[in-house]
Amino acid sequence: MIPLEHSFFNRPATEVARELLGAQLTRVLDGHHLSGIITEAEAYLGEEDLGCHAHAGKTRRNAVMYGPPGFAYIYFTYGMHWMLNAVTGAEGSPAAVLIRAIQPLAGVEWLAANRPRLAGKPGWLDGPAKLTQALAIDGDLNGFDLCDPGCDLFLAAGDAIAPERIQATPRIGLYSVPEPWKSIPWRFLVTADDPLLYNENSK
DNA sequence: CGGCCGATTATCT
DNA sequence: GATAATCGGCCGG
Repeated sequence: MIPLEHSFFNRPATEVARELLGAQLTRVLDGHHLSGIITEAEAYLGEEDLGCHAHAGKTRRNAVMYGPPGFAYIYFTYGMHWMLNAVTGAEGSPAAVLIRAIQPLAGVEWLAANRPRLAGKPGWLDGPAKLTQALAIDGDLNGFDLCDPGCDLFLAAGDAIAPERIQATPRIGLYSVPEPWKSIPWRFLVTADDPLLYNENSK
């Protein structure tokens, strides 16, 4: 297990999003390790990006994005869902990568216990709110250091995904975001025919 | 299958 | 007072 370094995140969000595919996300819960391999991620690139939460400047919610890279930006939306992001780029420049899907790697029985209805079905961890539910991630973890394996939430290196196994599409759910931001292909996911890191959303 | 729609509340204006 | 980086159930074909 090799934790990712803060320098890994101190790059453009698009680059980090691509390279986070294949990386290992681990949540320590009640002494158990719940882990998954990231198969989908989206990049949000600062105040210029009208799809990014930082587009209107710094607020209490997005403050972590303005901090140093490698930390967790976790926010609440649609009245019921928590979203997990990794802050990217230098301190003071707000950008992040939204983790959108994982394949189960360890502690599957605990992941399943958090998703009693969907556990085991195809795509049961393929969705940004699905994985936060399975990993029991909420606002209490906002601002945590994702590079510290002593944290209850951290990221570690995995097998690199070859470029030809990665597809890019527009980001999801940006209904009221103007063009071109709505259509820029800053969503990255492992292709559907990948035997190991299959992502239900890539069909 | 695919498309539509209601749920539910922290945060922002 | 309005909005939301979603999900899952329900409906029709």
